[in-house]
Amino acid sequence: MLDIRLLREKPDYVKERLALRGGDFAAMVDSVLAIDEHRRAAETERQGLQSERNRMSKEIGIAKKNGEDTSAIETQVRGKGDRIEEIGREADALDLQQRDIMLSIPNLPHDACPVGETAEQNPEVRVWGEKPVYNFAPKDHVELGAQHGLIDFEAGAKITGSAFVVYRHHGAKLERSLINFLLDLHTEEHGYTEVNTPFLVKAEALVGTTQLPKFADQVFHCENDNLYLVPTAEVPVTNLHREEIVKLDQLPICYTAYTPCFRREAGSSGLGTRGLIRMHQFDKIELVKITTPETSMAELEKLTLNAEKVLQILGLHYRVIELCTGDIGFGSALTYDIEVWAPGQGTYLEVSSCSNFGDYQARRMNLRYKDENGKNRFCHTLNGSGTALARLFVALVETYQQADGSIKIPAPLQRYFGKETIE
RNA sequence: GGUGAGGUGGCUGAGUGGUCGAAAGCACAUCUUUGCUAAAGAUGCGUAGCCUAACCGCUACCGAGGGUUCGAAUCCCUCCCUCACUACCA
Repeated sequence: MLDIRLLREKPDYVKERLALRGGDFAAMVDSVLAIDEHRRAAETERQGLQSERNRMSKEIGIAKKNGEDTSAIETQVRGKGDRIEEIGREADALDLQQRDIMLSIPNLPHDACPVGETAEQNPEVRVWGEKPVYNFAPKDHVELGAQHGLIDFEAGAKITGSAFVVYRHHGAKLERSLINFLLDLHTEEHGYTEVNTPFLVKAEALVGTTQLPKFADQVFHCENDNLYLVPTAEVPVTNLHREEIVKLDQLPICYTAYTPCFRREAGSSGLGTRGLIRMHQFDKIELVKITTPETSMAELEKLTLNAEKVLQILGLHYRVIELCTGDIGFGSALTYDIEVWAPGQGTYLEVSSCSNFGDYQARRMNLRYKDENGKNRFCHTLNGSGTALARLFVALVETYQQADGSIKIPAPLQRYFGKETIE
C-alpha cells in the first residue's frame, strides 16, 4: 500500500510514477483523494460529537453521585447517539472504500527501475557461463524424464489433473536432493534462518503480500475453511512478522524456506506448455528479508547473488535481467529475474525473481521497526526464489545429458543425490 | 471432538457499569546524587486516527465482531485463540 500522505502531498508525482507501469492509475488516485477528503470530514464530525457525549456522560456520573436528578441531561445526550451512529457509519464506509482502492494501486517503481513498456525492454544485467555445446541433438527433459522414469505426467493427470506431475524414483530423489542442497547452502553459506511454515494461509496473509485482493483468481481457495494454498513461501514467511514492531538490532531478518507452490495460472498462456515449465504445483526454495529502508537496496543485491550462487555451484549457464517499469510485479519497486539456460528447450527459463518491495508490503501488513530515535517506521521487505525447482530440474537434466542418454549429476549435488549419474 | 479455565500496555498483574488509556511491579530512557563493573531518587515511557503551520487538543483501541446503556475493560450474544484434563489420531 502506498502512503496516503504521499498521495495527498504529491498526487502528480505518484500518477507519473504509476503511469510508467503502463496502466491508467490517475483516476484511482483522484478517487482516493476525493474519498479521503470526505472521510476526514466525517471523522472530524464524529469525533466532535463523541467528545461532547463523553463530556456529558461524565457530568451525569458526577451528578448521580451527588444524588441529583439527571433525566434532563440524559434525554439531551440520547439525541446525540443517532447522529454519531449515522456519521460513524459513513466514516467507516468511506474508510473501507478508501482502503479497497488503495489495495489495488500498485507500488511505485523505484527510481533505479529502468523505464520500459514490455518484457522485451528488460535490460540484461549480466551473464554467467556459456551455453553448453553438444555433438548430438540434445533432448528435452520430457524425453529424458520418460527415458529414465523420472517424471510421470499421466499419473499426475490421473490423480489430480493436467499440469500436475508425479516425480518417480531418481526423479523424486533428485527433487528431494535439490531441496536439501538449497536449504543447506542458504543457511550454512548465506546466513539465512530456515523456517518451515504451513502451506495454507488466511486471506489477510495474502493481502499483506499483495496476492489479494487483485489476484484472487490465481490462488487455490479451500472454501470450507476459508484458507488458501500458498502460491509461494513469500506469503507465510513474510507474514511471520505482520503487525509487529521489530527491534532495530533484529534487522535484517533473513529467512529461507521450502514450500510447494500452488498456482491456478488462470488465463496463463503457458499452461499448455510441454513438460515441467508451468505446473499448478511446484517446489521452491524462497529467500525473504526484512530490512530497514536504508539497507534494502544493498540487501537486494546480496539476495540476488545468493540465488545466482545456486546456478554457479551447479554449473548452469544463466543471465540476470532487470525488469522494466512496464513488466515489474504489482508490489515491487525493483526486480531482478534470473534465467537459466535449458538446452533441450533452447531458451532461458525464469528460475528466480528477486524483488525489493520497499515499504509497500510492510504497510499492508503493518510491519514496523523502532528506529534509533524510538520512532516507528515501516520495514522494507524483499524476497527472491533461491530457486524454483521444477525449472531448475529441467535445466539440470537437459544441461547434463550425455550422448548415450545418461544424465550426470554435478559434483556438489552428488552427496545429496547419492549417485554420480542417472543411467 | 468433549469438559473446564482464561485472553488487559514490552513482560508480570490489579481492575465487575461512571472523571480507566487503565493501579502496582519489572524492563527501558533521560536526569540527579553517591560512586567504580552497582545502588538510590526524580521524570518519562503503548498504537493509530482527526484537528493544527506547530504546540495544544480531541477520538478510538483492554482477543475479534455485534448488542444493552446517557455512559462498557467491566453486563449479554457470536466467533477466534491459549492452557489443563479427556477422547481420538499421523
